[in-house]
Amino acid sequence: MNSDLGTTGAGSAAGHASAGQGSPTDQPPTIYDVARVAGLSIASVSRVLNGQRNPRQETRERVLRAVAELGFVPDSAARALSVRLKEVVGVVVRRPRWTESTMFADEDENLQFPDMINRGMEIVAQRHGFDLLIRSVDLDEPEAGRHIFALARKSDGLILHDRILSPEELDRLSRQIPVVTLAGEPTATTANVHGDNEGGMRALARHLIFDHGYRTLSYLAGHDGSPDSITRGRALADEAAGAGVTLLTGEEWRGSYQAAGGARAIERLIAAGVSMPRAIVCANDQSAIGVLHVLAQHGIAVPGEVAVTGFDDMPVARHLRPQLTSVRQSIQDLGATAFETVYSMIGRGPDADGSARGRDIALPTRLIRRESCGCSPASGLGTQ
Amino acid sequence: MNSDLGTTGAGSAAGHASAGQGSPTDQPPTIYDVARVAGLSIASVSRVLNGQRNPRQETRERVLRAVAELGFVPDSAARALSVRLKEVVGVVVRRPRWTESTMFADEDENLQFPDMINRGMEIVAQRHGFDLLIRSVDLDEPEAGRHIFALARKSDGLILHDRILSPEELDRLSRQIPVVTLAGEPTATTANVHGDNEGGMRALARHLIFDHGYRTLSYLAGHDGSPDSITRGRALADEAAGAGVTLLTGEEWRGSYQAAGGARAIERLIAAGVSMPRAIVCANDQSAIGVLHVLAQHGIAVPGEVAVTGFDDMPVARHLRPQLTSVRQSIQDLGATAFETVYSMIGRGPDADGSARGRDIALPTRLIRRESCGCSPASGLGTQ
DNA sequence: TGAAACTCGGAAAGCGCTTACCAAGCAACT
DNA sequence: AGTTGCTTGGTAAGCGCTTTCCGAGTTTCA
Repeated sequence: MNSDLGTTGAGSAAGHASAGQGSPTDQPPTIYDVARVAGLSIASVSRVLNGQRNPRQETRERVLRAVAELGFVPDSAARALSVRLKEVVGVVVRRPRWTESTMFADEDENLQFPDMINRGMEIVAQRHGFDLLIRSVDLDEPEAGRHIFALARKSDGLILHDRILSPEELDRLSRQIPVVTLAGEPTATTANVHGDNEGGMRALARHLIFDHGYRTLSYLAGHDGSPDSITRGRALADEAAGAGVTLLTGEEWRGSYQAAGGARAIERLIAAGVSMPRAIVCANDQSAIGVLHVLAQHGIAVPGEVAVTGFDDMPVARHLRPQLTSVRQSIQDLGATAFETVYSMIGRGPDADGSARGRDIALPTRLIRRESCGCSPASGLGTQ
Repeated sequence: MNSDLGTTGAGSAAGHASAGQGSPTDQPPTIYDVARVAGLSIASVSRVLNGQRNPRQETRERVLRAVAELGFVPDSAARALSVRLKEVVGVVVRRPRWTESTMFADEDENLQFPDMINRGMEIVAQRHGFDLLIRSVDLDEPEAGRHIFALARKSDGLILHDRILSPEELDRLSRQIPVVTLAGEPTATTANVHGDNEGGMRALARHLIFDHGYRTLSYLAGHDGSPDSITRGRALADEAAGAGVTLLTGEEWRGSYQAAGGARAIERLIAAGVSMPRAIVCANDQSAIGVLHVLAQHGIAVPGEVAVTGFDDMPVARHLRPQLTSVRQSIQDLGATAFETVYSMIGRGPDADGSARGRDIALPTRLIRRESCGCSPASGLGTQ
């Protein structure tokens, strides 16, 4: 078909492309349609649209008029193929196991944190004309690696929320395409963005130990092997040791970053007759929510008998009773910075000088004192 | 360059593509690399990979071996251009105005609902090998329409969370590409997916009126012109009228679907000396959170003096004090269904018979009684 | 008035894939 | 052995863009 015209490109079958109501489905107009309407070649159209070699005024106007009339928008696949830029960044989130959420929500509440980070990315991405291609992967899934490589081929860069790939896979991936990790550690070919866990946790620990005078603490960890959780735990342990304060820790104090995980851990400890420390420091706010619940169920007063703290300062933290003391990270900034970082690595060629590869970027954190640590109820709501 | 070979396609400069550690940055291997390694033509490679015309056993093996060795994954842009399928669905979320969140979170908490819907989409999308391209748009932005059309050209279909486009734009868009709306109304060329607002609200209203015997209610609406909010309000009004119960409504009872909006509205009413109805029915859970806060601040007992209800039954609803009575929609199902719907419209050609165009799909809702309506505290936590 | 220096559109190659279409190889038939 | 019919791999066109390269037209200056 359509061998009627000798040109290379297609003749774009959408004859009636002009705005109005044609058939129930119109093909989107192509650059050929625009060229035809404007009475010019597709090269001229492209040049006007991409601001190359500034074309004559009249040419420009004819093109612009035709574009407006047809509502032409270039097809991204064709453009991507040609300029080797998709204007898309892939984002990989770790999907929690469904089995986890039994006593808490059926619909999981555990993705708030990554979602907020993504929001931060998205906003700055837009300023650069980029979009985010989001994919969640199940850790157990054997094909996880392949999925991520597939995503990589749909994107110009990748942001990984969690440690999912093996070091070898990560290495191979990151030399094909810019990769930024969140809450991991940078490698020679990747950059990493994270909140200042250490500083935040130290501030929190000192507050509990010196301002409140608590002498027994515990650390309710996040899921296994999470670098964030480890760093936080280490900082806490260090402060505790320095002050000669007892810190309970270990397998029975392991949560999952989720409310259910925190609840389960405390439930077991209580059932086992373990007496609670004066303060429970949770690896994140979600865990603290679970802890708060179980404590309330057992009639244990917070912060009267046991103080509880979170980490992240999610919006929900101030809506709890008691309001949750936490360490704030600017979650959106985390995302924004992660995006800016991949972005800077993108056109920037392979191993160009300005590259962010191998860099570890820390964002500031801040202690937010509320009621659950034993501070007096702050004035009003939402106080920081 | 590389005019050395007479073939049409490129010679793919990535000479050293083989796995190991080459330069710090390798070009991802192309199908030409695979063909070379396998000693076959790119056509054969493609056929093996796409299961066409089942090739000979030996050919298949050689290709597969080469693919594995190189870690080849086809470039999506090239593939998309060729098969006219990007395997991407665009999702448009309405970004709330920043100015809104003053007394509540700086980091907005208002996106939980759309984020959970997106999660639902994402999971089923993956089963079809699709990814979601997510973009939030600011309602005030004059260019909003253009942004959406641009997104459309990066996708095979679109899911719109909110009414953002003018009817004309929506019409033009939806005849170029499959469009599904959430919480809107279907048009001749789009499908719509929504929760059964009417049924849910009627159940809630009857519970408040007949089970609890409340005789004055109010409806704290969502943002202006939201079809969901309107439908819910109408159902409530209808039930109230039928039972001869007073329903307060109107401009001063308008919220914004956000905690801050609900709080502000109630704050103003109290300041104006308006006495509260026996029960405040909020358009969604977020609004109810704001209402709960302001009521608590003013020492008004919930549900003792005033009952409060939400809608959506977000996970956070059961973590409030008192636990929030709400109407549950399976949020993830909303997303999953929306995706399945666009998906069914995608390759399905223009106006093919099986098309979902014009259809309005309603998902069931269920009343969840907790404390805030005046029911006795349910057993334990997380009870439904 | 003729040559040199520019300006500006068009033709065409190429981005990495898929997929007709073709031709070679081979088995099986008359 | 000569043809038919099938299988299978290669050739090349084409997807919708961008961009290099050319050549025709216009200006500038001797």
